[in-house]
Amino acid sequence: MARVGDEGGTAGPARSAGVKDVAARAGVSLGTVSNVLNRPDRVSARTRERVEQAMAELGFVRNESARLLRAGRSSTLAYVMLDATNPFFTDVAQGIERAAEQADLSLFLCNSDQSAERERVYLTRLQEQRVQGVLITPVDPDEPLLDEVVRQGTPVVIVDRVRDVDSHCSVAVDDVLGGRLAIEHLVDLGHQRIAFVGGPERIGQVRDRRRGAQAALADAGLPADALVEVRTEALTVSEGRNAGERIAGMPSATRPTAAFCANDLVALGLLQSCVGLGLRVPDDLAIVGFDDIEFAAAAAVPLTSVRQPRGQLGRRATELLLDEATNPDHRHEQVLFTPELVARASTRRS
Amino acid sequence: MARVGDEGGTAGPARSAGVKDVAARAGVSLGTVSNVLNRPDRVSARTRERVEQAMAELGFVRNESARLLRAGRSSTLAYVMLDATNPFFTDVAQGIERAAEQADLSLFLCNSDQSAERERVYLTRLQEQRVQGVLITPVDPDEPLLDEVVRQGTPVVIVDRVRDVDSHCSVAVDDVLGGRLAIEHLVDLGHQRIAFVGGPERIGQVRDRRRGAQAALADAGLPADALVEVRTEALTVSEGRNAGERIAGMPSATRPTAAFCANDLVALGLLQSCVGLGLRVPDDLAIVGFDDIEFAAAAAVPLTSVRQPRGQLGRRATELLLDEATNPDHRHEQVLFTPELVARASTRRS
DNA sequence: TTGTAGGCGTTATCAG
DNA sequence: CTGATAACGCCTACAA
Repeated sequence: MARVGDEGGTAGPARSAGVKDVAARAGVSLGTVSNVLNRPDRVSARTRERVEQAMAELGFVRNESARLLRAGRSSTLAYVMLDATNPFFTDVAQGIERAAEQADLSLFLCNSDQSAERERVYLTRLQEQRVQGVLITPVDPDEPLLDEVVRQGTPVVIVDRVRDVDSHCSVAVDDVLGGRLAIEHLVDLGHQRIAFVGGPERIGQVRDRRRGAQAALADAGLPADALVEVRTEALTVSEGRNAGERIAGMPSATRPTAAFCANDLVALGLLQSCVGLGLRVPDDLAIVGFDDIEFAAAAAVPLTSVRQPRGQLGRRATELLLDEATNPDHRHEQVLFTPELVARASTRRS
Repeated sequence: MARVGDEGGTAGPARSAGVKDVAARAGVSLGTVSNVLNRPDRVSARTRERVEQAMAELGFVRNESARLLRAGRSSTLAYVMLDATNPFFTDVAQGIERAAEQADLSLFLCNSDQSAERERVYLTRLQEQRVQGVLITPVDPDEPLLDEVVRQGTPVVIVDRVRDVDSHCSVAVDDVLGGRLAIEHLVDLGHQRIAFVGGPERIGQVRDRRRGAQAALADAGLPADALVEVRTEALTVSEGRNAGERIAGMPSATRPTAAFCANDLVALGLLQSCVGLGLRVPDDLAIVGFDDIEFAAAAAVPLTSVRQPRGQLGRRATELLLDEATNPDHRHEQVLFTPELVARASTRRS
């Protein structure tokens, strides 16, 4: 079968030129081309130029598959995100990207969009592509495929979740402490009846943040029923709105004077619907969110929130991943960052 | 050199088993394993099970590089995003993802983060990986590498930008019309002095949206200086805040009564700082954004915005890409969607 | 169904 | 620097 490399300089839509086409065109040996590509120093400047010119003329594009087939492992990382439309995760992704770039690795983002099935598909593909490593915020940290993947030799770091077992590195934030901070802040402001807005129960964060909230209430000497449960089906803006309607609908005598939301999306939805229904924030209802996404600060009533070091999370996770990928006596590590309360107008004392 | 496949069922951390290991373990021929993988119907149910079990036991993971080396083209798409932290683009990405999934293709997201350099790196890598095709919202639609990539045989569709030349398919929204809609709405409400908030100039959208705004003003019989330029350095929330401070600082006699922002991020920042500085929205300043991201509707003063069909953009772009990748007599197409004004409280007549 | 052979494009090695 | 050659792991085809 005919190959490429004929038709003069008038760059025809050639069907992919290979190293040997380049060699032929430059009038050098195949090995030399390879050297230009991989050890440019071993080749005289003049021949190198000739080769490079030939590459340009032919529109040579390295075939990564072939390269990889020999090399064994690619130089890309992947982050399998739980929800690409949640700014929290895109900020984490940005932290990862920066760290990856420094290590001269490319990052591919994959969006599982909360689907365990899609998550599995991505994990499998990434494995098949022999990526250097995978960062993931899993739908379920106990997903067995995660262990499978490491067993087959692809490092995996879990981001923003923790696992009891230490088969992976993980990087997360102390959610229990975060819950504490939120409630302590509200109690300091004099609130004695506080809604906890979040769900579903299966999300570990929701449980932990509530746990911290309960502990803080107890420490403050308030009864357990000072925390009013307002359940959501998901941690989304629209569920937040929904919860807001329920809260606004309560008789003002029993209505909580403050709400602690399991994340900022919920808090923003809540804020919107409460304001829309005539509640004043923070006077009638103080609101605390969680994550401190950029839109929390940018709300028309800027939102008090528990800040997670989003970029840091990504950066540290990447460091752990790279260590696992390159350091033969790597030890798994569970990093826990400390959250921080950022007070804004949504809880301002009036 | 010794290979794998010994040590009993107790899944040791084997160093990657290949098809022939599987064949040996299952006691079948290599060809049969390959058939199980690629044409399961050609193999009896019983042998197939045996093979599948062997795969499971050995933790066999297909080597995509080898597969690809033969196949020529992978079954993944990539979307090179301009800014992964802008919800507009993540919504577009979601549309792409859905369409890709239907076609049984995986999608990798790459974030150029407005850097032409990073964009180039990604494009090159994707080409090297022989992806089926690339969707991209480019930093600069005239980037020559884009043409290079198509010439080498990788289909490219441009998303949310247009190019004069028709060397690619593209999908975008009529920004000039969008600008018109925004201004017509404000003029209908009686505004006669309107700020246009956006920049930098090099962004095509900014120019087009302003152009539409100017045209609408002219049609309404208002003088050109009814549109007050408020420049930003970027289309971000913080630049929006900045612009807000400048507007709020104007003497109320000459201050515009309304602002049309080049996107929602700017609008949200503007909204926040104006409210913070004591301006009432919409009474003292009406605000219109562009994109209609979810957070626009969720603002405490819900934002009027020019909606782009974000998911549709992604979906249509993917369809074009697939056509280009598979249909031999594909014709490039420039799709232009029609935007739509969504009126909310930030322009409500008081 | 079985074996086996050849090739995908790149890299590495080794003697000249 | 050349030229030749052997991997890398998988897929297809072909003859049994």
